[in-house]
Amino acid sequence: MIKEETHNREPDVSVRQRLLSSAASLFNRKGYAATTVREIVTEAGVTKPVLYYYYQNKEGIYLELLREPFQKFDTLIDAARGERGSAKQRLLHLANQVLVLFLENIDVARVFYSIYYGPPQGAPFFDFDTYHLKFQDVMSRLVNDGLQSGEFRKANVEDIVWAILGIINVTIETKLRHLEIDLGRDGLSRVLNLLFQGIVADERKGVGERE
Amino acid sequence: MIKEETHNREPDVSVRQRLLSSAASLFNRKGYAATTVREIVTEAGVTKPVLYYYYQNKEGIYLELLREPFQKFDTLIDAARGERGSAKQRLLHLANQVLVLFLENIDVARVFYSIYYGPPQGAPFFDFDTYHLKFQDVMSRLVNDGLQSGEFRKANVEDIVWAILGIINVTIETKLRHLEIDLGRDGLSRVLNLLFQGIVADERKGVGERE
DNA sequence: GTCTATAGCTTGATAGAC
DNA sequence: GTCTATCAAGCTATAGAC
Repeated sequence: MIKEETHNREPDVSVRQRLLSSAASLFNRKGYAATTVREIVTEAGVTKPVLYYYYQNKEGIYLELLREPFQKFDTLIDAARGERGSAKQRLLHLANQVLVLFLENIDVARVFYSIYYGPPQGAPFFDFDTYHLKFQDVMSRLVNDGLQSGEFRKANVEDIVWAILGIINVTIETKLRHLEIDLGRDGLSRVLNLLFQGIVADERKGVGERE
Repeated sequence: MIKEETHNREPDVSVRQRLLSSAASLFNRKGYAATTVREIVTEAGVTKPVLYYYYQNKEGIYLELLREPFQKFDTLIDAARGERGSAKQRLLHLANQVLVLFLENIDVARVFYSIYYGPPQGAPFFDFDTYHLKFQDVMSRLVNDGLQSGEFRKANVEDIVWAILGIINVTIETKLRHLEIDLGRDGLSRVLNLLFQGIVADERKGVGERE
């Protein structure tokens, strides 16, 4: 073998793990359908039967890949209900945590995006909707708290949730695009504060900063 | 032939057009990589050489598919600069037009989404970024007008653009998901107005409606 | 312009040895 | 657990007839 290649061959990392991270990288770069089993095993530095030994098939490795990040997402959502502070603080904190989780798993996030908002690509079913709806539900509760306490002005709960969700999503999307421009954690907070404070100058008070 | 199939066989529509709409439908349902040339021609009710006659190959039909909607997007952006009215009105109008364009081309929109924010799927390069940046640029100008005239309170122009973009995107995303819930044109306007007015109750004025 | 037929390749998956 | 060897099925693309 002249060409040992740069591939995934550290002996201390388990073969299982190598397969998983190679698959993650390839699904992230090429998409589920366009990635072949051959590419995954070559990049992991193993042969094909090894993949079929550890995972049932390409679908199996895909599902295993999504499992952990979405488990963490679920935990994070559950934890959000127990937080203390103002509704605004709690919403900012939750949004920030979700952003961090996505950024830490940006390759899985890209695959999720392309399949959830795009065509299924022949990938097996994964119940993204349940997580998404649960996330919206928790945000609705937080928003409702803010409305009950008078912290927020009277408005449609769901509309507020959509606005926050849109801002979280656009922050993630700046990272998914292959450009240098991205908002990051600070950007997310800034834009969310913009939403909380509003954009229109209020004639009943001077133009400028409020806080 | 027992089974004539439900396929695309209206004789009055040109073969070219049939191929294009079959491809649109399949890319939309399965994604670029997972769709085969065979499926496209079968659904269009023609044979394979016909596709290679009208379009160079699968890549050619894909590029042709994107051309028209993005041409329209471009036209729409250019037109936005000439509009009259307040900055807020012009932004609402532009956002609404963009949403309508996406909804009218929802199948192309889904393919765009999955490739722009997701992995390239083996699809040929299409310069989505240029359109996206041009859209952001026009919005920045409109926001700037609002800041100059004192219509908007002092804030970062780009942040305002991101907030608006996030709300437009989330509206489109509600349509892309395979759930019944979606915001629609009215929802988009409502949520954008929320952004303009802000969410937090201002202690310096009574809680409640402003307009 | 549209067909039938097929070349030439890549795919996911496994049998069987060690 | 991991290998070599292999397979059937499916793929894009085209040649050549009409």
